[in-house]
Amino acid sequence: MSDWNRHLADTIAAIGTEGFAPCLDRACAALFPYRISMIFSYEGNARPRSLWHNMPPEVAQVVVWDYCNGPYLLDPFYAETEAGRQSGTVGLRQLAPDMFFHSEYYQKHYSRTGIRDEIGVFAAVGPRRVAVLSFGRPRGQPLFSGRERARLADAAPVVEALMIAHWGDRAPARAARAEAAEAGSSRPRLQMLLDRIAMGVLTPRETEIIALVLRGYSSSAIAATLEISDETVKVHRKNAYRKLKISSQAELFSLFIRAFDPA
Amino acid sequence: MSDWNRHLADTIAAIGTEGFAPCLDRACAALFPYRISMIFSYEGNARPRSLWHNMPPEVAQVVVWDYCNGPYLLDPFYAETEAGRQSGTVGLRQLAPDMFFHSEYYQKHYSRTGIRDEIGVFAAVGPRRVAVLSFGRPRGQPLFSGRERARLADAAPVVEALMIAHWGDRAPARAARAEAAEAGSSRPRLQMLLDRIAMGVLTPRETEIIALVLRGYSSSAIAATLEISDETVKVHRKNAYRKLKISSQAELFSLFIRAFDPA
DNA sequence: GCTCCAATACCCCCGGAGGGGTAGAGACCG
DNA sequence: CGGTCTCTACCCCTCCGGGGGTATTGGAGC
Repeated sequence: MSDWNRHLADTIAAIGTEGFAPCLDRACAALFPYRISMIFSYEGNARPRSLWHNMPPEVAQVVVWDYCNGPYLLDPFYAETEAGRQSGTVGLRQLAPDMFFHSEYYQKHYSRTGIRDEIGVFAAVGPRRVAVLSFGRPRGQPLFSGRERARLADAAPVVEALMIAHWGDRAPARAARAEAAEAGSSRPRLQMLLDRIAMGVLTPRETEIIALVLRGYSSSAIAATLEISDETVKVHRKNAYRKLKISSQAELFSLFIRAFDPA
Repeated sequence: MSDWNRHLADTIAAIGTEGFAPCLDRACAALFPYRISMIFSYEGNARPRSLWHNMPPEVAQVVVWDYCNGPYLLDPFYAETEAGRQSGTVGLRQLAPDMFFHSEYYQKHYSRTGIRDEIGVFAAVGPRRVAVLSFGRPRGQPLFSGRERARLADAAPVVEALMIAHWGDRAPARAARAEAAEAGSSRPRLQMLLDRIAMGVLTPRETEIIALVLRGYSSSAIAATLEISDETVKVHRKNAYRKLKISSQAELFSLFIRAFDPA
């Protein structure tokens, strides 16, 4: 664990400097192995902002750009921030609905990174801003074990404090300056996007069900969530597909992304 | 049809100039409605080169860049050039295997463009170079009808001649100059990529089947293609998945893309 | 020779998606 | 009041993917 402490010291020293994120990354690498790490900041309806990541530029250009332009709305981690989480740590496997790993979102967003499991640390870097540092482990490597999740949970308070110190609204002036640029203009979120797709076509219930389909819920999981019958879900789904002139989840996802783009 | 002829005249006048492609686009627009048009040039193992497209830059950055970086290997139009086609016109619906529209490739590459049907014109712009001009029609609009395909087939010889005149190896010097830049270094193609994935793990037959799975063939379509039993295909598929430590087509596609990237 | 493996083919199971019906209860509106 | 719409729930069906077996053939190599 001396690695952890040594890198921690470096990281603290780097607060407010450009070297902060890499230092934090090195420190966390001492906790458990991972391939990908990234930090996004979420604030209300605004698109997420990438604060950092350890991916090569060619890959990041697509993965990060892509993610921030719509798909993030379907991200379980984003949903968790919307649900009010501001701290602590949680694993993708704990957040994701049953069919998430078969969802179009998962396939699209994760296929380039190859991430198979992910675990995130949440930090309240502002009154309405939450930053999420997440670690990804690719196919071929094991899922994050309970032990590893516990280790991260243990370290999470420190990591959170560091992130808040560096990216928090009360950050040193030198960092605050870099932040100030983009104000985060109000942007459509999931519901508004869905409304645009549904506009004048789908019933409220259908829209609700479609939203869950997009996020990787199976029909039976939706039924459990809404406390209605599996069959009813299938009916709504069927009717919605017919009204939208589509015939698969893939097309639904496509509609969703295209509804976001022209925004 | 006077529109067609008028624009044709403009296009001919624009041969060898920067205005050529837009003129050609306007001319073709007189044949039938479409939303998206693009021209790629394929040469042996090299990545395709985008000669033109009518998409807004933000979209194109992702769609075109993405396409040229691996997925093109799974494109039925690309496969058609590999199969030796150098002229004429053909529709996506005529080329695509049965489960193509459920394939990961289709979902990934087409979801951003929203293309539901596509039709292409092939032109031999060089001894080993084939350019494909294709028109895409999005969801909500009808598929290309037999009548429309016939109309394009009718116009195809003219379009081909124009493309060859402009982009052909015997093109005017001013155009040739722009071409010369990138020589098209020899690149891995589908088989080499698959070999890398399969390396020392999969049997030849398994590799063969995986290749078809990636291109959107269902198990039964593969069986029909290889003239073996459906059940045998399922066995090979099952064994290959186990060896690759994956459990779905989505993961297979992900493996494939990742195998391409580090190249 | 024998053994190992690839390729073939069949059996079983399950779950999920998608699409076809029918039907009742309640709300809302002309 | 009657009609229309929404939501609920059930029935039926097919197709497909994924995973569990077993068995036969034939060839390549020890």
